[in-house]
Order: sequence, then C-alpha cells, then structure tokens
Amino acid sequence: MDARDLLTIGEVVQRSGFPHSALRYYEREGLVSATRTSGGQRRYERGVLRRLAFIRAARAIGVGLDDVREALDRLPAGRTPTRGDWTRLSRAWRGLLDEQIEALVALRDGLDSCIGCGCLSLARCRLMNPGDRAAAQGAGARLLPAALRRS
Amino acid sequence: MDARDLLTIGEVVQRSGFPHSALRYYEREGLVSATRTSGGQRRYERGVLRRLAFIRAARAIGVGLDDVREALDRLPAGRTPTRGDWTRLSRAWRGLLDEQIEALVALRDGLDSCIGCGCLSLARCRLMNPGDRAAAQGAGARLLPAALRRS
DNA sequence: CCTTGACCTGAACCTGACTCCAGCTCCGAT
DNA sequence: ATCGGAGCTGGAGTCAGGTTCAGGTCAAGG
Repeated sequence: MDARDLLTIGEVVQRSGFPHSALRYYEREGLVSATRTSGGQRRYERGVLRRLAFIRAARAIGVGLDDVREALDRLPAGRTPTRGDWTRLSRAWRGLLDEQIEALVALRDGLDSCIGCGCLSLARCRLMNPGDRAAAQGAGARLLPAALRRS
Repeated sequence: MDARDLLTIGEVVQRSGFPHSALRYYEREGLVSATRTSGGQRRYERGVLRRLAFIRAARAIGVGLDDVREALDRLPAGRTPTRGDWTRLSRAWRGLLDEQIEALVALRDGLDSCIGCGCLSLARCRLMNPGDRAAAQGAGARLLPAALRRS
C-alpha cells in the first residue's frame, strides 16, 4: 500500500461529508480505523470511504452505531471486502428497510381512518393499541419510532 | 363537566399506554393539560386520550415534540375538537409520512445498486452524495434520519 | 528555518425525550 | 381513624450521537 494512497482526515472529511469530529468519534467507537504518521496524524485507506458510505446509509435507515459496528465486524478481516461482501451486508438492512416502509405505509393508511374517526378511544385501535409493548415500555426506544421497531 | 368524567393519571396511564413520567413531562412541555383536585392531584378530561393518540402517532412518524405542540396549538380553543379538526391535523402529518416513505423507498432501491456496486467512491452517488446538506450539517438532525429530513 | 494551516488530545458540553429518585401528601375503602 | 396504594414535586440522571474547546503539535511551501 503506497503512502500516496493514504488520505488525510481533511480529505476524508471532504470526500465523505462527515465532519472530522464524527470521524474521530467513529474511530473511538471502533467503526473505522486509521494508521498514523510518525507524528501521530491519521492516514486513512481508501476503503474507509466505503465504510463511511455504509455507515451513512445505515444511519439514514435509523440503525444505531452498535448495530453498524456489529455489521462491519462481519466483513472479512485481512482482505479488502469485495462487492459481494458489501451486497451481503446491505441486504440485511434491506429487510429492515422493508419493515419500516411497511410500518409507515400501515400508519399512513390508518391515519385518516384512525385519527380522523372516533376509534381513538385507544382501547381497540389496531394501530395505536396501548397493548403495543414497545410503546408501553418506553425505555429503550430512541432512534426508531415506536411504530417502526420490531416487537 | 361532571367530575365523574375526569380521569386520574393512573387511568390515563392505563388507557393511553404512556407511563406517568411521560404524561407529567408532556404537561410540563405544554402538550397536554389537566385540572387539579383541591389536593393537587391531576384530573384529565377524556379528550386528553385523543391528544395522546395524536402524539403517539406523530412520534411514531418521527415528529418532534415541538412540532407536535405547535400542531396541537392549532386546535380550536374553547370547544372540543371535532373529528374534522383532527382529520385536518393528521393530514399535515400525512404529507410528511408520504415524504418519508418516498425517501425510504428511494434508499431501498438505491441500496443494492449503490452499496453493492462500486459507486461508493461517494463522489457522485446520487443517494449518498456528500453535497447533501442535511447530512453534512450534522448538528440538528437527531430524530429523523438524515435522508428523511426535508431539506 | 519559519510560518501557517492542518491536525492532535481529553474532557466538557449539547439536545431530545424522557426516567428515576427521595421524601412527602392525598384519598378512598374498611 | 387508619392505612396503603396512588399521586405529588423538583432536580438529577440517562442515552445516543455527536460538537466544542483549550492548549498544544505536525508538516509542507516559501
């Protein structure tokens, strides 16, 4: 790996769109890594850009960093991940994405009939049912809206 | 309004599925209100259940409490909101919901072709374009995934 | 060699949406 | 009258996902 192939943090900022603070944070959190110059400055391999793209996509879907790290950890160590490796990873998010879309569509379809009508006594509403565990628990549901969490 | 029509906080917890801590928080934040007994305990009107249902739906879509309050403030003061009033409110969210669904579908359709392929040099990818302002700004985007925020 | 802009670190801080807690009061059934 | 469960308060704590800051260090062009 020629040194000329390595990117400074500034270049990664430019090309990834993430601010340097986020890059350092991701490094602390073990989502990306960088080698260092003798003076201690970060030098990134090109591949980091793809990791960052993946992170951005995952975050956009609402996946937490822990899950992102877990996914990235499943990439083959040692060799550069192939196209196929990435495809496999993104397929996992795709199921999640499908679920979310489905949930949102259900919410949309229910919105008029549910909020608009009298059913919001809440007791029996299919959508807003308080029996909904995820909603009632309250504690763990941050990033993903309650309606979107699986169980 | 007969006193028997008023609900204790415990009843509202039961029927809305929100924990009491959330109800008190919403009251502090001005999203719901309650009268008090001479001893200072909360007594809720039935209508609060519908407000809470609305809040839950809005939260599920990813709308922040500030926006929810703003919407609720547009309900007619004085008289009990009619079905029509609620329908009008929920229609506003519906547009948002449509946008979100659209964004997620776009992300889904792009996921294979984008993450799976070589385009994630990031420089030109339609989806992950770092020119994407919302993503680059970083600061304000909490609840709604970056891809889902309107501009 | 020197300057200047890019980069470094750890720690503190931030926002949103709540939760938890201690210590106390209320109130309805017996 | 009593008692236990329901309710009250204000303030601190939590969690994710970062940002900001102070106080320095690196490295490349002139």
